[in-house]
Amino acid sequence: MSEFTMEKTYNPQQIEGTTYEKWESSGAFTPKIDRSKKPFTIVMPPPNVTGQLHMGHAMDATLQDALIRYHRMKGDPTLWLPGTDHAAIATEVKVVDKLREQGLTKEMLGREKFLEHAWAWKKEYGGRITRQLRRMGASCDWSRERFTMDEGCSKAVREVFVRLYEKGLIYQGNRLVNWCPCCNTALSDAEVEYEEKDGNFWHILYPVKETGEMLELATTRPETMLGDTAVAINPEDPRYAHLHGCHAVLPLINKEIPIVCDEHADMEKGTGVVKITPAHDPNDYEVGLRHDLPMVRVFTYDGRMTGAADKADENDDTVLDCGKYAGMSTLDARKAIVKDLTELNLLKSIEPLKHEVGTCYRCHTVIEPMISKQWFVKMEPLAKPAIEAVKNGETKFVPDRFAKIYYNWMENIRDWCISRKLWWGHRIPAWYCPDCGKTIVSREDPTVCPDCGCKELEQDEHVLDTWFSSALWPFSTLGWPDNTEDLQYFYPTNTLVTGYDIIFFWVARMIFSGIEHMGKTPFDTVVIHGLVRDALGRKMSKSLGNGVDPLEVIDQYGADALRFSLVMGISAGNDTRYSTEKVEMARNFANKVWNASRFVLMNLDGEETLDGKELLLPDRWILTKYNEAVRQISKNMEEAEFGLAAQKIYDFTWSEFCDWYIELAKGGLLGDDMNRKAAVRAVLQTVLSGLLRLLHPFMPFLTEEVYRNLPGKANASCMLADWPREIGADYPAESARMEGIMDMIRTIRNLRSGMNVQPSHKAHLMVRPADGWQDAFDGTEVYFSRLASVSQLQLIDRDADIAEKTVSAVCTAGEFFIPLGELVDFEKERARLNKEKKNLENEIARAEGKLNNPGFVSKAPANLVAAEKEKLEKNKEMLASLDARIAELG
RNA sequence: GGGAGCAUAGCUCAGCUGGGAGAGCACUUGCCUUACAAGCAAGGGGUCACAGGUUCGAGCCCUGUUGUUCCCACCA
Repeated sequence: MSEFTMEKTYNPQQIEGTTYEKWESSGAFTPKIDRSKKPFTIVMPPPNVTGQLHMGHAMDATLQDALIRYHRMKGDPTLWLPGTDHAAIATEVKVVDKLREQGLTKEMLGREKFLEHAWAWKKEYGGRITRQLRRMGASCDWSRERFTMDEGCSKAVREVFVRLYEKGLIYQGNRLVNWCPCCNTALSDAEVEYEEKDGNFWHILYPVKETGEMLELATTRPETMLGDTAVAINPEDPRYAHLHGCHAVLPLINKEIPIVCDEHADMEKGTGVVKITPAHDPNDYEVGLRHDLPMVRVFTYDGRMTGAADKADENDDTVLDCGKYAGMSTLDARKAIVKDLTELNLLKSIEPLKHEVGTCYRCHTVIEPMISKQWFVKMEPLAKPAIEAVKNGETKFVPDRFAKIYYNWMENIRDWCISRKLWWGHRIPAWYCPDCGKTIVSREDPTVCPDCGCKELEQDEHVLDTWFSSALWPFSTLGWPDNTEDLQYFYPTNTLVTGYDIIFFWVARMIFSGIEHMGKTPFDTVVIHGLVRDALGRKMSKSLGNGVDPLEVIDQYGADALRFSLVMGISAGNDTRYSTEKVEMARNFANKVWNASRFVLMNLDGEETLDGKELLLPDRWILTKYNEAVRQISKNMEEAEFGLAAQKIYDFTWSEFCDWYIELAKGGLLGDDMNRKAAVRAVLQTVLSGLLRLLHPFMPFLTEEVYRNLPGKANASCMLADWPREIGADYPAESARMEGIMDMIRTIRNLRSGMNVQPSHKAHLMVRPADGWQDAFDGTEVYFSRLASVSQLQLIDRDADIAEKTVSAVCTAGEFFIPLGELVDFEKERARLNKEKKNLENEIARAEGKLNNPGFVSKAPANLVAAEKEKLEKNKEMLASLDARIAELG
């Protein structure tokens, strides 16, 4: 017996911390670059340094770590590259909030001082995140940890910006952009979220100068009317043919604006007349371009009506002095304008409606489209090869339906607005010469204007969209633009694991960036998982207060339990719900594994292998089941079917190894036959070792702890052990035999339970084996004894008389009789047997129906037809036995 | 307006290329059986949303319907 002792209950807290430290300090997370082997690489989606990790991160990390551990065990040089993202706008908002609590504003501090605060924030939260990942058991290579604003990533950002600028793919332009008046910055299209809001159609009347008639038009944003520079009608619209070339008079400011003919005006909608505000509406902007209309801005960038002070100079006609409305918030201006229109009798009606309104993805303030000078990436040339890469399979989405979403976005993509009016981020490497107005974009900070020699160059105030740097993550983290050994060896990476919510923001942009700058798509597989929701199916969020802190769960249940609960039963791309019940299920499973291990270890006496051992039915059965588990779980891991892999290891461990094999093994372990004992020990040890390794990707801490306590493994690590392979060949015939015996055991238990026979009441078992099953019962008495409370197993002949009162049943392996004397209620027994008979008859009818169907016999696979025939014969045989038994009972 | 997902046991969800419906939790009954009560054994519980179709055979494939969630889209 081993001297090894284990607590009766698994206690994760005791081992998780030290285990992780051991792993990390051993250097095993850092791959050895071996050019003869193909590496397996994952770059971690860098969590934002805005705060701490939530359940979504926990699942993301679990899936990646499972894949990484699987590949590491397979012997691949495995790199999981961790890091964090500066999250420009999101972090800046947080820092500003924090400063506000101290009574400070950005402006009070100035750029330099503000950035010091932001870096302090990054240090605190970045550190917290990496600690959390360690608690999760994430086996990433911390020696390669990166941050999107570290020196290397910043160099990559600069290089990309300059390259794209030089290729003409980055340009600066005065264009209509999505503007968040609260964050006071431009946003990309992807950063706008549409929300349904209650609003109104205000039907307004505009007088026509030439005819004096009133044109009715509708708007959801009356405050934009001051910026109208035209009214559009459809050129084909007969109702307004007479107005071609005429003008409308803009109420309130009595400004004359042209009536233009444009397809944008839909004759079917409303009155067919549309007001055109090119500076504040995307459609109107297009109309404005087509008709060369003035673009007059009426909102300030912080969401107020413009006034004289907002003009660059007196002659600036791109900004309107809104007069009495100047300085009002847009909302106040709306009220005032509606009121004024009403008084002028120019407001015909108000029609309530619900409509989708664009809001900022960070602060959910309503977006105002604004004309603004910003930097853009020209997308079409970049999108084309990125679409191609997915179409031709260089990068594959799992599940593949997400490829469709990707195409849809990429094929309709518009230029990407990359400048943000923020301080926290990569400052745009563009300088302006105040003297000659030249724009200089360069890899090195310029000091002199190359055109005029001016030395007072001013750098662009904007920073880049945070996704600009994350787009480069798969290669910037490996050393690009330098041609490092890492870059050569690990790029392109293999699998990207992320949620479907950032396919546009991130995945798509990494793909086109990788192709553009590295010439190769950054990963071969994109595994998309769903979101973790709360127990009621709601998104976890701060405002709902329904978020669950992964660390608290780990403290209470252990990291393995949390990990397993997030993986078991999930399916690719679908959302999952977090619930305490699931964590408890996983915790219970961990405890089960712990105790099974405890049992095995208590019964081992040194290392024992299968070599030369005589294997009996249960041994051959469990080894066959084990092989099946190895095959299936390996396949599931290859195909990123983590939910199925977890389910299989759970079922194999619990229902097959614990519930059956360990129980079957006890007889041998406690018996006197030393050979048998050695064989059982060998099987127990072999299978336990294998299942620990199969489970390791999901429950790394527990498996590591148990594994190193296996005989001969004192200095071994489960994390570095070989991924299991099948052991020898399967034993299908012996497995079928074993399952016949198991079926009989179950049937006996069932009978006893139905009659409320106490387990302590041992009973005599008489078995009349079915044809060909005589040998199957050799040496099985101990199993019946332990698992079915049988005192003695007696094989009887077909014609033997059963004198006593017995209960009986017919199984595949044969018919059995248990004398239970006065415990037997013959009425009940007869009823039960008749019910059995009915079932068998139904079975027979079903099989006959199938076999009498010529279509089935001729078209179904031969093995299925044969199996069906065999079942039919077996059932007929069993029915005959049953009939005889019923006749005996009279 | 376009697209996608989901609809299976009381609840939460699995179900691989179509070949007799599964798990966890909950429920009922009996067990401290020398690994585990975070456990063991037994049990009840499903017209696989609905209607058609393909097929020898459909939870699975096709068409449509309903409900639900999500994504995309410039509806004034």
